[in-house]
Amino acid sequence: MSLPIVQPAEIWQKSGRWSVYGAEMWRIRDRHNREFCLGPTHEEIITMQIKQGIRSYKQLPQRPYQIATKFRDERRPRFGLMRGREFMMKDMYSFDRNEEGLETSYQLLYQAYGNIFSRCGLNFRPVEAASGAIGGSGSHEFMALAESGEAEILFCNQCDYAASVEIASVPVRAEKYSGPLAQVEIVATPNCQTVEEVAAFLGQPTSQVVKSMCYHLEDGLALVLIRGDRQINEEKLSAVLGMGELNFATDEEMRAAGLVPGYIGPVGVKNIKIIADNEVPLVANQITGAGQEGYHKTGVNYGRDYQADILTDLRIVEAGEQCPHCSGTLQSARGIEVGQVFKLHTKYSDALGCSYLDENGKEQPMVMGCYGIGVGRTMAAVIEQNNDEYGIIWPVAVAPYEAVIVPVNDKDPVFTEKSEELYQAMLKAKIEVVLDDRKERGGVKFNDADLIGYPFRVTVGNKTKNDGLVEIKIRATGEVIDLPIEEAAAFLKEKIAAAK
RNA sequence: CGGGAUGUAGCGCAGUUUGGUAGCGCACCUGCUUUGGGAGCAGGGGGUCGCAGGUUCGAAUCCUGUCAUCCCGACCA
Repeated sequence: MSLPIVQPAEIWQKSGRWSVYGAEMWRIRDRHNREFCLGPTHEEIITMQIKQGIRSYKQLPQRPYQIATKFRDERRPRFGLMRGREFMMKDMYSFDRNEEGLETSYQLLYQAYGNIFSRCGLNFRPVEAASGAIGGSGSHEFMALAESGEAEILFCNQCDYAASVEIASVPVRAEKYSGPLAQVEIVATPNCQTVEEVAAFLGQPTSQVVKSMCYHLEDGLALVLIRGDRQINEEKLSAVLGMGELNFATDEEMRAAGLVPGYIGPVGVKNIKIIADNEVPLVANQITGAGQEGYHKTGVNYGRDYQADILTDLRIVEAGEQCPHCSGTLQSARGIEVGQVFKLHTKYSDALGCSYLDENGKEQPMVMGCYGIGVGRTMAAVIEQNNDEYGIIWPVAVAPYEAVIVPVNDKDPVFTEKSEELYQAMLKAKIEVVLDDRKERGGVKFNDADLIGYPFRVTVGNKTKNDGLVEIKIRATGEVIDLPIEEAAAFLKEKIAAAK
């Protein structure tokens, strides 16, 4: 299919994403001042499309796909093809009758994606992932392992647990404190604003401090609490808050709400939603901001002195922690996210009224999934993992051309003629081949062939003229094979098929 | 959004500290030679220094503003 890039605001408002998607969505207006966006993804549009065309359970499942340009006003585009504001994506959507159908589609696509990335020659790993702005529940990302990757993944050294750091979660393991509870005291902490400074000043570990961070909500502020030695996982927090994009409250906003920046604490705050990480109640005799310039409170205890409105998992899990599934230890690696699969369930079909009639003539919402591959980014990842000092080493399956013919020069007409003959023979054999007939010296062409990374190079030169031989060089291994020119096409055809 | 850097010939850069109207490599043009791993020699063309304003006898160079690009960070109150 080819779905529209320019999409009306209306369907995004219906799905609720017009507000959730935030600044990343490229919004435009037409001459009548009506709102549109440049599609960052296509769930809404495809759902409307299917809604109009599919009525019966007999027509399900449907799994349409397209390869198209997406637009996202990225907060920081970088590294060329890795993260651009405009990029090519292969996106597929599945529409099934029920959850079992979705499960089947999801497994099929999960398998297919693994096959695709394997054929691309990638060293990758599927990991449990957050579904972010796409929504739904249940998602996996396919991570090409690379130091330059922007994403961090955690995986167990014993079992097969692997997850994006955005979603990785481990059970709360801290012991419940059963000693005496201290009384709240207000202590002067001059010039101590950061957790490290306060902890050092009071001679306590940072895990005794409870950090309070103030975020901006659509209406008002939220105070987010976490143990001093932990870090907030904004992906988890934004899911809890239902906000696509998180922003800290400004100093002015905090002051207006009666908070003192740098010395915020949860005790005694009013009209502000308090959201605490699961570990917070387990810290006995906490150190928190005192709500006044230059002071902190000690001996603060959860439950007695304050209470959170929401208690949930908010923290980033770090390498070295225990695996949530076994007794193994989590290790971390960096990866390039080349693909992701999501179970959307009925999020969009409910919102947009995409339903079908079942065997009993009863209306049912379609159960959806969606599946994306970053095409340009995948190519970038392939190159990242397949190169040497001379250039790219394309895996055959994704090489722009499978082979190049290099006539060593164009002075002797024999080279040109033989090259053209071979070129025709290879085309006939359905080999994707380039004839490098530029007026360049052999050395230039050889170096360019290495740089561009054709898997196979065929040289037509003196050996061809004198003995009827061509030289085939395999880019990946450097192996060189001489054989009669008549046999070259068949030989390569076989090699290419084997490599695919 | 915060921080840092850069904008000079088609491309990559030097020159800016100590103002005196621009230089190198590659590419390009001409000729001769060379031709299986980025050719050699000789000759030649091309820029007003991101943009705007200011200081000065004189600005790529100093000052102010502005635009663009790239890099780093994005939290912990």
